[in-house]
Amino acid sequence: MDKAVFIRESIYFLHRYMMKSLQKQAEDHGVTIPQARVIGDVYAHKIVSIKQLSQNLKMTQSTVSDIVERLVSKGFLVKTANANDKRVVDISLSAELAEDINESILQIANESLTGVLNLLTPNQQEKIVEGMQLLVSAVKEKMKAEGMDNYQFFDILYFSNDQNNKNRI
Amino acid sequence: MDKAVFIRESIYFLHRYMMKSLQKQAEDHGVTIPQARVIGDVYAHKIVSIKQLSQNLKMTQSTVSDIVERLVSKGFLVKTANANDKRVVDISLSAELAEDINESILQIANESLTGVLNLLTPNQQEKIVEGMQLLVSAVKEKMKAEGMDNYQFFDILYFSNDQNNKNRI
DNA sequence: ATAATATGAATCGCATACGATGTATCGTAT
DNA sequence: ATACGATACATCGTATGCGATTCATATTAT
Repeated sequence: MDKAVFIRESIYFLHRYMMKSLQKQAEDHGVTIPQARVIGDVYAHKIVSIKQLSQNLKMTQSTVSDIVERLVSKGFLVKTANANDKRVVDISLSAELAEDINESILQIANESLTGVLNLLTPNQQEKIVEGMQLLVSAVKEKMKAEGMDNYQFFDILYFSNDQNNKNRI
Repeated sequence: MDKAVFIRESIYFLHRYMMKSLQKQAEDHGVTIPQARVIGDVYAHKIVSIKQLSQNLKMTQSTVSDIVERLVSKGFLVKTANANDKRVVDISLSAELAEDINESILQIANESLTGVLNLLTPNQQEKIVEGMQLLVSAVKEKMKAEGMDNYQFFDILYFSNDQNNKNRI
């Protein structure tokens, strides 16, 4: 079978598995995966802007805006106008959520894949990581060659320069 | 960095790259990637039902139904009632599309990733494939363990038993 | 033969996801 | 001081993607 086909289908498959499996866990908390990711990032930074969230989570500003809006209406997040720059909206956890912020809600995103990796030997895990690194590097190279404008897009996987980012989902 | 985190983010990244990059190519033909996938499968089978498409492309029946509907309204596909079973809808290429069905529209999905792989040595490509196989196998095992009901879901990457499936996008 | 059940598809509601556009605000150049 | 461009965000339109429900048609059981 063609390698490209296999790889493409694999990525499709893995992505779908992640979304599906993680969602099943997340819905116990009444949130979706993207919502959990946003909450995790807000939790890690205490206060963030839409712009920052967009960069941290590698989603467009409009998508983040939508998700935040739903989380606000659910009472999980709070929006306040930024004093220094009225264009900016400060996003933080709501009082209730901040109180009993559940560690589980923050780790939803990793549990499932960790379980998968536990089925494999460290050696096999290493192979997967290596292959993944090769592919990601090649894709980045291709993107650069094609002049894919979104430079922020490149930052993914590097967790940027932000040290507070460790708790990010 | 945690392996699980790296892998999860990588899959996210790769999936996004595929969708974004492929879409750029596809929109020259006035279709999206999922639409191209549907057209490819219809092209390969000449006549298919929603159910079959759903199984071949690993999307839910409702999603396929929506996409087919858009392609019909664009004049790319045609729906006809099945004679043997009135519940079934036969889907085929429209006359115009069938005439000048562009090979390019069928290969949209692979071009991009092929370009990426060309940046790598055969040896590196093999590593990626191996790692991917390991991960996919592990995920399938996990799914089985968790009793993820969708058995059809498992078939992905196997291209089923259908020999006509070779041209599938 | 009729009732109960199963199946194929359409539809609805919701949640991403993105580009394009509009609006308010900020900085800066003139 | 004003005008212009840049920035941050919201909003709209469109396209997935999925589960739940509905509807018509088949199939099966009684």
